[in-house]
Amino acid sequence: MDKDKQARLARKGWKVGSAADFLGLSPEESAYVEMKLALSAALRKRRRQNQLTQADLARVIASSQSRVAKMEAGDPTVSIDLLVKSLLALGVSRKELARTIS
Amino acid sequence: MDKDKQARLARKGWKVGSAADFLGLSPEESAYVEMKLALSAALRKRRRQNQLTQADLARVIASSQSRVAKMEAGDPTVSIDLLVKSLLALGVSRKELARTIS
DNA sequence: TGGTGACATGTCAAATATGACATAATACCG
DNA sequence: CGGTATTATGTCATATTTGACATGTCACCA
Repeated sequence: MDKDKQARLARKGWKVGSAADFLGLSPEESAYVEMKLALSAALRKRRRQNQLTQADLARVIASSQSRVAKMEAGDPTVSIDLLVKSLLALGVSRKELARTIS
Repeated sequence: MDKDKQARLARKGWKVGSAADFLGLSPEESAYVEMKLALSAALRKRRRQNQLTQADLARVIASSQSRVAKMEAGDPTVSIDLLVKSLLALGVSRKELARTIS
């Protein structure tokens, strides 16, 4: 599978429409990708609101600056679990999380 | 860390209150656990509504009956990613997912 | 120009999640 | 009671995710 490459290209590429509904993604695949992108965006927004650098956040969640960068970039190798844990660590509530997702 | 064991015990144990706020869980840890449990419950509910056995669902998502059972049991080794993918495969929308989480 | 801080990107060993399998339980029905 | 269907639980080899590290890019400023 070169879905990762696809995703990476797509992020770099012109971003034709708005979201990730490029080559042959089933509805649920694309819903999944969109959710992850929404979480990524929320993470960046929240981190900035909290006046933290990526390195700062990395310390808080016991991770690394590079992984935080990848989270915010929507890198295919980051799990929803990690995104959710990070958002919760930033003080986001379940309700806010839910709003982010939908 | 024996958090897994803790979680497993807790699921078996008397379930004192209602959710997973037993031994020394930080607010965000417990929010995370509660989210996973909510997704687990939603999965079981949806699967039954769709008249599928665990083996049926396993086929749909290209997994195994045992993993489906673990998903529904809130097993610590199952990721939110897998739960979300499974729910989406069952036809749950992002909005419904969001409602489940909050 | 160089220096510094913040972020991006690639790689890799270690950690964790996964599907598959075996094997219990449990329930229902003849 | 046996037989069948469904779900539960444990184990394990493989696959994916992870933190860490190196290194690059970019902006700002002295």
